[in-house]
Amino acid sequence: MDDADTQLRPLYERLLRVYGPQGWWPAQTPFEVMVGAVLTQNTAWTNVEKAIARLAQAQVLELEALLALSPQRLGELIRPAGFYNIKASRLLNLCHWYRAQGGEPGVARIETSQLRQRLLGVNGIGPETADAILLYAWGRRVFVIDAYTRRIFSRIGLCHGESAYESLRHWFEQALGPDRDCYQEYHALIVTHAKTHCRVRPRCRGCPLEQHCAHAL
DNA sequence: ACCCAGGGTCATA
DNA sequence: TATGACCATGGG
Repeated sequence: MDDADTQLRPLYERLLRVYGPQGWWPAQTPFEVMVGAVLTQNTAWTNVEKAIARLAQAQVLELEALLALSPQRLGELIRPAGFYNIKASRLLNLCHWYRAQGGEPGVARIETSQLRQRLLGVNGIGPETADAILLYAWGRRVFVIDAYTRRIFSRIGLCHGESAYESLRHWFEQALGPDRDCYQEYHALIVTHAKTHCRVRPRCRGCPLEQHCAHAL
């Protein structure tokens, strides 16, 4: 494999042609992105949608309203998303931190790598959740790595699935250059593609990336 | 009756 | 630092 970096952009163009622009993140407000990013941890998005709908119904899809809830009450509202006890406290952790930073205008003044470090300091916010929030809620130039990304690109033979999160992230960011819109679309396309053609059980027939994928051989 | 989902933390060796 | 247990619901 000669220069795997040079294939990242062409693969992006191909996914974009096949699936079209995804327009991610699926949310109405930056705050809703933050909530969704926590709720979707190791959880099917369909379940997250139910939980979000219940929060909207209860009119607590907003910082202060959500902070006013007890962990127990928040837990029952987000129950469909699973892991609801731990996620309730993670959401409250994130919200307390966010308010202490001064909310949107507060975080807007913080430089990206600094902001990322502070986010990672919140209990329950790991690298993927932090980067999803940075990229989709606050528009920062950070590439999001998830299980799908590892699966797809290691299956194609462009990376090792067990590579550290940071090294994969830097690899993508360096190969693609500083392109916020591309980061947003690319990760969305990866998720869309994985859901339809790159399941855990490999079946790559009809896959748009078939000619690249080792499982198709 | 399994397996899987847009992770992360904590205890243990 | 590197595994493993744990968190929990809902769809295939």
